[in-house]
Amino acid sequence: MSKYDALKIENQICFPLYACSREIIKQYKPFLDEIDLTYTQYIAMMVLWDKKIMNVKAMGEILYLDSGTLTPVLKKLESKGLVTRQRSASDERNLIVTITDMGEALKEKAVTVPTAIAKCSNLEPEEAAMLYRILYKMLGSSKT
Amino acid sequence: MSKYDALKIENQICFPLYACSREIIKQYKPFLDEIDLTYTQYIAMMVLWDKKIMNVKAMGEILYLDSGTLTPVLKKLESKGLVTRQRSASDERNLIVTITDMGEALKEKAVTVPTAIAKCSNLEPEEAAMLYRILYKMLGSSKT
DNA sequence: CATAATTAAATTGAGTTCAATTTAATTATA
DNA sequence: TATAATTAAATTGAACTCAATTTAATTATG
Repeated sequence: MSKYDALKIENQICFPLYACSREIIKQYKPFLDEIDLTYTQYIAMMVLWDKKIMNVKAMGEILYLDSGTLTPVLKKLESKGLVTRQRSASDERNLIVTITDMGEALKEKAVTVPTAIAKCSNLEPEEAAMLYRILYKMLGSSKT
Repeated sequence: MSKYDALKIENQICFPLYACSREIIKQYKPFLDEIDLTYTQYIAMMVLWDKKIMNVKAMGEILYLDSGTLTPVLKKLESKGLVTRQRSASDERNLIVTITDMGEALKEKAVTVPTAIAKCSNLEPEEAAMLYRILYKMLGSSKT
């Protein structure tokens, strides 16, 4: 027991969070490769599969990402033909992202991903539920 | 209830993990700025504050990072005078990273960081303990 | 022993992330 | 209404992450 114990990697809560998130994203890779999306592109598409239309700011609030990250991701999705990007007529500061038919079609393939990933997890349902609850509690209090 | 529900962002377990980890790393920033370390440099230093000497491979196993990430990080720490990097005499494939006196000295300043961060968390101790347990369970089963 | 296989770091390239700044549009106010 | 303040995206630059490849050293095998 030393005054430096708090500095040990095994006593951090952030470290396993960070490592775990990267490890799971790695598990997604083979499945996302099949639909030619990166993880960030995938979660951006998730929002659009659900909402169809959304501006960058609103998307950023949902995904906890700013325009510095989202702009290149959305341009990439546009170049793949999955979304369109256009300024709002009523307020040209806003960029409106809309899913295309090709983007909608990709949803049919993507729907198999969550099932495949679920099989990789070794958590009990109660553990997953607990984890989910705790993470959203943390996220809720970090909202800017 | 649709067959696409599994594709909704609010039904993912990976997403809050990923968002949470980035949000917490953001919280570290002001404290790490004071000791001129990034988060990745900080966790690398954590290993060395504890072990003093370690090769890149062993460090990578602890941190779940490969040489592609660690090499530039360690070169940066070397340029700051916090570590030295030298090939092992007994097996020149191995690069041995050793903490310097300056690196050791930084530990005195760094020791205030975990305390400062702990104050930012809104989790109950039991929640933090549960989170820790679940995350290491997940990490344990993703070990390659 | 010579060659093949393996191993550890480093390198490369694509993509992500974020802080800080810039640009352009809109809203508020003197 | 002109100017100031605010807002939304985009841009820039530094750093991280990872897959894939390369280089060099070591170990295993024919």
